[in-house]
Amino acid sequence: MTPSKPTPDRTGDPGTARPLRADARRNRERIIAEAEAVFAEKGPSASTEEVAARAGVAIGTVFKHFPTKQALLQAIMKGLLERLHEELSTLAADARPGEELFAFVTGVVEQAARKRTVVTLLAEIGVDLQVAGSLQLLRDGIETLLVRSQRAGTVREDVRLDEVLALLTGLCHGALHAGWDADLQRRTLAIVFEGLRGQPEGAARSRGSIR
Amino acid sequence: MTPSKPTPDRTGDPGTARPLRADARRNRERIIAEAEAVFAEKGPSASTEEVAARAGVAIGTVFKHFPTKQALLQAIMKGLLERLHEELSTLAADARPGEELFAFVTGVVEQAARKRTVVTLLAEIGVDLQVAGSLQLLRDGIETLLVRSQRAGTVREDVRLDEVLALLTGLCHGALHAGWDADLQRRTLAIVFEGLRGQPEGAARSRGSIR
Amino acid sequence: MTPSKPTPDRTGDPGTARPLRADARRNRERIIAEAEAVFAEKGPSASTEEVAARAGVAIGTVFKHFPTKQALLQAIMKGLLERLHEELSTLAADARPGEELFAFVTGVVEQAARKRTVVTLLAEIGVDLQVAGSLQLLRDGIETLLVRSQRAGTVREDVRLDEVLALLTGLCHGALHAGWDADLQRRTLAIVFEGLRGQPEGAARSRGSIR
Amino acid sequence: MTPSKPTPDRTGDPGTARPLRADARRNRERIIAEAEAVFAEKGPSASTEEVAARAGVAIGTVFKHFPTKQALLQAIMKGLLERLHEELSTLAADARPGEELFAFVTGVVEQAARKRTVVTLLAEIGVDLQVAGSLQLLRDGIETLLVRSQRAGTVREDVRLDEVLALLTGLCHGALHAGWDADLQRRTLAIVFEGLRGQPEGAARSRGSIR
DNA sequence: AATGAATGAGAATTCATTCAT
DNA sequence: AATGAATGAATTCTCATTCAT
Repeated sequence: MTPSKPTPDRTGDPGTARPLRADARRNRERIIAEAEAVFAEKGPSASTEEVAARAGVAIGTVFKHFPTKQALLQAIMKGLLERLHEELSTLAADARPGEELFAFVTGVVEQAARKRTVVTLLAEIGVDLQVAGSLQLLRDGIETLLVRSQRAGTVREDVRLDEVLALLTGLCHGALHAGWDADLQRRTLAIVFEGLRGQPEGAARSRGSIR
Repeated sequence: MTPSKPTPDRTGDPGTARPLRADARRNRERIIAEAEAVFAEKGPSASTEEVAARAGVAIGTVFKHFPTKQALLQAIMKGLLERLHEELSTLAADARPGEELFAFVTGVVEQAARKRTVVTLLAEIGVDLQVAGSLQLLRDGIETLLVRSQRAGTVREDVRLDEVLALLTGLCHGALHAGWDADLQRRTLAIVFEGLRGQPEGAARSRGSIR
Repeated sequence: MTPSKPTPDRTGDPGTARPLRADARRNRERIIAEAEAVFAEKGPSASTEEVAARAGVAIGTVFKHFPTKQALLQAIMKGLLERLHEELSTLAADARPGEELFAFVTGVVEQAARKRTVVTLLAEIGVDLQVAGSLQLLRDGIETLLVRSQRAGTVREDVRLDEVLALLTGLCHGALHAGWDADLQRRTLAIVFEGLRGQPEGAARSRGSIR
Repeated sequence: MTPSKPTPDRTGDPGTARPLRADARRNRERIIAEAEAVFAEKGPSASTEEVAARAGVAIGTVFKHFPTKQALLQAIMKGLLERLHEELSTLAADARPGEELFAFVTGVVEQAARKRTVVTLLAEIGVDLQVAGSLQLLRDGIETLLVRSQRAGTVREDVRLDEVLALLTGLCHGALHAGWDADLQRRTLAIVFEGLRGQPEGAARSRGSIR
């Protein structure tokens, strides 16, 4: 009858509601941080209880902030997406012309080798998930890098965004699950970059060796 | 306690013990087959109970053959490895000279897009797991393909087995989790193969476009 | 421990303590009102949290006024009892002579078909509960109606208060849980009233049909 | 893929599947029996854990037999319905002509005073629930009694099944929740029966008092 | 060997209640 | 007085594993 407060949504997204009290925000962040760590280590089947314990809060607190395990997982993703997107902006400015895409991919794969979640995330690009908004941002960002690199002649013209995302996803999964070390990472990426690069006929070709 | 009962090994590997009765072997195979299907569909967290049901046996029977869920999972892997290895031998004989590695990778990735387990398996290559024996066989087989392709000048000299495995793993994970369709698979592999191929300066280079 | 803090009674009854501040009283009433609605809809297992939300106050406020869910439930009952009692007085004055009891029962059952709480309440009449005081008032009121109806010859002499209460309770439960529609309600009550009425030998008897 | 065994239904109804092993059936019955007792005492919000404890089995066993708490509740109901229906048949044969309906109602209300579940059940008559089948049987049985009593002239012609069920439901709720003692039960039923009986003009009418 | 019933340790989630702000 | 964050016990349900039949 009295609709006063709408049933709380099941996403755990504070959205634009009211700003959380300082202590609540601290806890929320603590929980996300630890959750990220826990799920990174043990995969998404790790128990919410453990997240709570590591964050130093009671189980109820976790569920107050994220009414569902799914919601917690999604919150983590959203955070990740945002961080990736920031990184994207920085790169667009800083990287050597034409090398932006490579720099970005390298960076992401490096992280993936440590964080299980990055991988799970990447797998969702191209798919849906309720995180749609930030997801599109990321796609857009990557596309910018791609186009820029192609303009600089560093990446073949016929490469499309889809393939780049596919490669990124695959490489991250690999880096994570197979635990590539820094060297293997570098060598593997080199091969892929070579494939993306296309052949400037002359110079680059004569290196003869993958560094 | 009962000294006459030999401690069952926890691997579920019948090894060289006594040859299973005919019906027992039939059951064992049926279980593995269905387990493969179930885990492929629902991931490794699918329930053993379901495997039993689909195989048409009682849960006890599954645990008789594989004293642990882990053991069942490992048995599946071993089977996979063996099949991959066979495929390898065939390819070594059948593929166009120099294209063996590509053919193999293509084949495996194709399967991965369907079968969750292939991927999980590949992630373990280079890592340990008790399946070491067959694993080495697979590595060896892939190495053969690699060398052969390099001799034919189709794959760059400086590419090493490790990178090939890394790429294979990554590509499979990607194909599986991101659900690549046939076209995306082809385009993505094309890029990677281009990277592996290196540029024999002339001919191959002039294609200009990824098909 | 802190000797200055008087042990709060667990009834939530402000009693004769200090008169609540105006806004506090407003809140108290708002809470009771919404609680009634919520429990009516979802039964007594509805969450206190929801009551708070609908009343537009924080959960703490609810527990400030009613230190226990039980206390809240009891407060609702007390309110109900009081309202019923008022209705009783009105009826005593307004109804056609001899029909007061029937009018009252009809009214209560009608409400019950909608409000879960009325029922729960009625079930407690004759039983205990800390609401004893108002409860007695209600019994008294109903007794007055009964006696009056008996004097008018509309209700048999040998019917006692206990049976009336029993019937009332039963009918309300029925009306509520089985969701009687208006027609079924009328027909069912007609039978019961017939039973209460007894047969003044002549006149009334000849109707032959329940309306 | 292999449909071998259909996903187990969520009703916990062994149906016509395979006959349970002797020990399993023993447990199943034990569980239902104790569940009936527990829910009778504490209402349907009593914990499944307690049922398990009282039945002397592990919690998993309860859920194996009844995959849902709902399923357990329904199984209890079905049992009750069957018992009621048997009772119905007996009565049809044994009761004094014309008194069958009264005898049945009396019997059911008597039980209700003890068993919470009977009440909950009755509330469902006329409503749905998946127990439809047995439910219809019960309705039919009661209708038979009604008709028979009407033929004997003991129950008014214009009384319909709906009202009988409504009264039965209401009386049971009352008997249960208000804890009527034997005497109150008798007196209350007497009033209702009087209402159902209608007035044989002469004899019965002159009793003047409800016994 | 096979069966399938029983076990019981989790896991996710809810909710009355407390208490610092 | 009010707020609303935190607590943690309790509840339903799942599943790997054991063991009597």
